[in-house]
Amino acid sequence: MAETYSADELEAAKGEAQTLTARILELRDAYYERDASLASDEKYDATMHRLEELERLFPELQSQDSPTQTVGGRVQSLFDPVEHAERMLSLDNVFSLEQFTEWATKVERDSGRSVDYLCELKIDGLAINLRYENGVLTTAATRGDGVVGEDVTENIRFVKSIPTKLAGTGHPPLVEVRGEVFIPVEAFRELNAEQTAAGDRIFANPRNAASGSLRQKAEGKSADKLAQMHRRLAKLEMLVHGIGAWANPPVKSQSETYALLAEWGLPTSPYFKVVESKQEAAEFIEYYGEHRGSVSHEIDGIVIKVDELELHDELGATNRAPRWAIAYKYPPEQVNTKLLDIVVSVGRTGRATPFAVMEPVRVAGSVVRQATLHNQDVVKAKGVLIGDTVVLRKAGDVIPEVLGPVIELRDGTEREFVMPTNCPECGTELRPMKEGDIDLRCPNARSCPAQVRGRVEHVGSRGALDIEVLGEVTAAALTQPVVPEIPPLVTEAGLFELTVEDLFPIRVVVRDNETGEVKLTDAAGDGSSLEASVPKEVTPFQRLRKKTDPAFDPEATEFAGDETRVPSSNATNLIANLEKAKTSPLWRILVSLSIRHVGPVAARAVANYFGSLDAIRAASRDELAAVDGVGGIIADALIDWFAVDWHQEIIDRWAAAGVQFATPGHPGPGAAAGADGPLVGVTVVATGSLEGFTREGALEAIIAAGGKAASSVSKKTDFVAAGPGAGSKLGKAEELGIRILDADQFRTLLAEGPSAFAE
DNA sequence: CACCCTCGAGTTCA
DNA sequence: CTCGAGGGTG
Repeated sequence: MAETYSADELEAAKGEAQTLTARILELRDAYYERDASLASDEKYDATMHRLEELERLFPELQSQDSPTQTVGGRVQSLFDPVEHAERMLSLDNVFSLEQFTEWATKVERDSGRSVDYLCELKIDGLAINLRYENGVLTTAATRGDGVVGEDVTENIRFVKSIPTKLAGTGHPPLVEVRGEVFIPVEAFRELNAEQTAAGDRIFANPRNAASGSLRQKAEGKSADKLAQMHRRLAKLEMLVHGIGAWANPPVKSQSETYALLAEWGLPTSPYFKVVESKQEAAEFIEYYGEHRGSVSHEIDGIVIKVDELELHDELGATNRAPRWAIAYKYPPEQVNTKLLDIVVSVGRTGRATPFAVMEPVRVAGSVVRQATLHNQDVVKAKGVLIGDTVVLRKAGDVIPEVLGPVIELRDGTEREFVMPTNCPECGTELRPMKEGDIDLRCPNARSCPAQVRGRVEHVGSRGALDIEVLGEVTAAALTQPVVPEIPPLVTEAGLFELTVEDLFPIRVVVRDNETGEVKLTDAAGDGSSLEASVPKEVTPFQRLRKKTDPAFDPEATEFAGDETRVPSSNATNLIANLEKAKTSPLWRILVSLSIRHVGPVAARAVANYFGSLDAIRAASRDELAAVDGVGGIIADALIDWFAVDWHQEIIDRWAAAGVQFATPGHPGPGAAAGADGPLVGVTVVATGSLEGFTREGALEAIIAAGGKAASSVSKKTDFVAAGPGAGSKLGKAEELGIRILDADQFRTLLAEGPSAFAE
């Protein structure tokens, strides 16, 4: 997939987006303000859709004043209009250091001398204009369209950092101070917690929260609601970054302006820096690109201004933005996209999980089309409707997460998600496992295709028997009838009875990339329709071979000219790997049985203690619960599992096929001989890629040395072995002051024990 | 009753 | 890798 794009493509897209934006605004203006239609509705819609598409492909191009983010003509408002004394311009954007350098080079050429730049953080908030007359705050207004904004004076008085009277003396009769109102990240979290508690909708991001809070109306509110509104306003903060409407200010540079604003008691940002070259400005941009998280408010970029005010006049402005300043925008961590549908999938445990299907969109470096919504309560809590424009981000830069809807962009066609009452795959009525459970499950564990498929896939997974070839697609292929004469596996019971001949009729496995749905097709059937729907051919169990080749059975195959089909390496490998898996350690066999609550850790404990499946089955609840790491619940889960007849069938058929259900040489039930080795009593967490170890290998090595291999870092962790690519666990370890080892030190630890690192 | 841990699921990348 | 849910332990 060509998911990356060059600076040139971005540049071209930016140009097109600007043209489209101008056109849309022109059409809107004509339509809403002058009651004249310059183009058909279809033309307008097409223009709009093209812009939306561009913004999806190039999230960098999105901005809050894009026509895709506003409705109708002027922003509809409950607030009185206020005309700014001096027009509030917006800033032009650049999206790469290259573009920034280009801009700076031009500025320096036009200035004809060296230029100092003032660099500051671009706050993701709401632009506000404060008008002070003789030092007294008279109005506060949003930017609006730059000429006329909304009067939010009453609400702004609750923002503590904004003085109603300027400090000092000698204030001009009229001055406008420009700045950004925002909500700090921490306060944003609190606010959303309160909104949830009060049953109100949560805000998708800090900017929406700031905007929403500032635009509340006091009228008609109960005392309770009024107090809540004031609390919300009190969370807002403001930082000022400029002056408008002041004929002859007594300062010569932007940085001196900031000093003056600070003297007047106005809040200025602590983060700005004056630099002497565009190279240093670029360094500032790079620095905060990496340290975005360390700032108390959200930043979506950097603003670079020419420091000297005289140059501002010389350089002037276009009709929408000054030439002496530019905004460098970081690639967004959040983007908007359309929620096309909410679909429910059923996992191997029968749990029904709704997930969002979205218009594919690029976010934090990859294209996302799906994101889990966990369960129906989460769907409700997020307040998303099918058809909504939603805010999407990557949690921890990896996992796609839907934050919430952009309510302003609703057009009334959205519909609520209704959790299905029946399993989407087998139709059985869904129900909670026990009273009070939020999760709904499909009770048809035995024959629900989704669950059978999931369990078969699980058998092959790394944590279980680690069978190569047996992945998601193969599991689907094996559990669905492709050719009517050959029944599918039905359950995992028949897995180890498979032969190459059984696999053979399964010709092609395709996955529909649009829906993610796995479909199976007989290649000899209708190959053309496959190509038409652009499916991907994966895991074919056969390949073409010349008729002259001795390695085929003419009875079992079909001919196509002088070629015939023979089993592929996938087919033979799968059978060979299944064969190998039959002698896996007992704990892996246990994991592969999909017993509730029995994962690798619990399985190891039980397998070590009892040594055979027979011994486990014969054990009483108390005996099971006596095993370290096993309690009543897991003991019950084991006993319940053995009591099901078709589970018994799995064991019988696997055993008949040669699966080993006992650890050779195990003395029988009893506390395992106290583990031996240099790491007894030591807990180690391995993270990142440790040279010379696989992920599994590192865990095995820890256990083999008698240590405990934990999966997350906590106070109890003694060592963290971290290689390149270690993520949050490394940070956690540093925070807790836990000794961190590299691959070589890890080897030493395994060989010599913790004393090698005694402090 | 905290707190820590494991389980299970979804997701995307090379 | 991360989250929520829920089990186990001190």
